[in-house]
Amino acid sequence: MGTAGAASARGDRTEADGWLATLAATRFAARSERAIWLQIYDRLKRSIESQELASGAQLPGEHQIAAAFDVNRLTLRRALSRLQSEGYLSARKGVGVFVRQTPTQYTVASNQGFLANVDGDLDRFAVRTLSLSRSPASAEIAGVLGVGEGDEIIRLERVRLRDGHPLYHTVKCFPGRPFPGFEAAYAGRSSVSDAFAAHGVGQYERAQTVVTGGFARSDEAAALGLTPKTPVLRTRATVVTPEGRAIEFSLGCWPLTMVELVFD
Amino acid sequence: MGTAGAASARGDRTEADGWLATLAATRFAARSERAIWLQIYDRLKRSIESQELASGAQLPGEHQIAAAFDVNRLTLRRALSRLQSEGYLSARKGVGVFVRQTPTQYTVASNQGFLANVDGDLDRFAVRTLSLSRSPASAEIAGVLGVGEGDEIIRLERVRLRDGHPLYHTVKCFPGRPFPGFEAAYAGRSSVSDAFAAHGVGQYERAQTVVTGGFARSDEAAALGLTPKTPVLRTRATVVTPEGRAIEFSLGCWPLTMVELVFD
DNA sequence: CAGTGGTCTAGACCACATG
DNA sequence: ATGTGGTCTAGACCACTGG
Repeated sequence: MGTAGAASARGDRTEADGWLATLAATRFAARSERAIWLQIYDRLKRSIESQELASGAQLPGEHQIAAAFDVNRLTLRRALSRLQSEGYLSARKGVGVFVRQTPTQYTVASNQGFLANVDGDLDRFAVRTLSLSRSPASAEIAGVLGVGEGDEIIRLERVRLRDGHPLYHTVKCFPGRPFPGFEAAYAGRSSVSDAFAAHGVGQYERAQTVVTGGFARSDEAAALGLTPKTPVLRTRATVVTPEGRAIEFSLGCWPLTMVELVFD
Repeated sequence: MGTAGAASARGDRTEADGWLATLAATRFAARSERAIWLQIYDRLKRSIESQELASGAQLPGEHQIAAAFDVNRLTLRRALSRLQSEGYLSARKGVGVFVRQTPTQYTVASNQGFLANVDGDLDRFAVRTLSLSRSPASAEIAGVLGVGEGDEIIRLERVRLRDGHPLYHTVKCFPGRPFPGFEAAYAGRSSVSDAFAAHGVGQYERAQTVVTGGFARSDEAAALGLTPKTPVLRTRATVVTPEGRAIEFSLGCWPLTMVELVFD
């Protein structure tokens, strides 16, 4: 049934079950200072941070964990819920609960692209292009990019990965007219810089960056492997040429506790 | 008992009870697409945003609201919980649930102080000094301010208010040596600028600002009138003189959905 | 003291994803 | 068909706050 041995079909699960037995070995004090669900939260969090639970590993089922801790499932779920909102765990309905990447804080710079100062670790970062298409500009986008409403814009949606794990989600919009060969130039290395360079734009910088907080929409959550409605940090930036012409409008979405944004 | 009339002792409550009756008038579909707690969340949120529930108003008790909606209290609490994490509501144990200020987004600038560009609305903003004292510098603070570990620093804790409601919480540290008369100069208008000016420091600017996400500690929550553990946005900044001397290290804490930080 | 929000239990049914 | 996470109920006791 729900015993540790029965789950040995999955590699991760065998390990996780042993882990669970250890973690739940010491019971909770009946009338403790700290709420039970917070004590469970503490133990799980420590397990994740110490890599006892590896990135990507699946946890045993909620019923099983709750039974192991000898608490109600709702009590356990409070602990899981908080770990999700902090970006440690991610739950998929009908599938299971999984450990996200190690939430080491990652510092980005503001002026040039967010990856301008990673100092040789560039090969740890990859990008996955989710969509690239052209469509008419909405009023808001048109205003920011300085084009007419309804003019053609290029919309690029990507996920940036670090060590293979989603780091942040971004939607970029470019004016269509100045970049007729954007798609072809971008395709080679999935590089916006390349697409700019192919059209003679070699210099550019962030004109303004706005940081806000919010909660992940379902599409963002899916792209980042997050539970929907998880708190996130949003960036909104415009990129301009030295002459002051806007060539990019960028919307970023970062798991809340995953990043430090540095502005000099 | 729990009827609307019985609560008429409080001005807010009478109004809120009438509101509750109206809000709960239409029942929920049994097998709806959207979860019941999310439907309750929607209605409450709309009530707050439309000012039907004024800032500072106390909601009826959770038992009463749950009864009015004809749902279990736990279901209602899921709705309240989300509204708390979004900064709309604030709960105090043993007291009640209260409506926070209108969560209009507030834009701040980065370079000079956060209030440099409020454009004549300055009288809407006030500051409450929570503590002002001198103590030895920790290693971290000493490093940032360029003083020796254990050297005396000035620690200033404040809450910035907008229209009388807490907007953000800040802890500022200054080197003690260069500002012997800080307290006296600050006292007049609760102004750091005054304290600087009294010591001949007229020009200064933010050297670096770091933005991170996190969850409100209990002291921050208390200062901001937030529920503890609510997601927040944190700023960490250093202020330097034109000669590059660090004269301030500042830690800010903002309700997540309450602010836009603009960096030019 | 009475009322508040915070926690916890022992069930139950559901939608979903997978084999 | 099975197991998963998501939702919901009807209770209960607690700690805290205020009059």
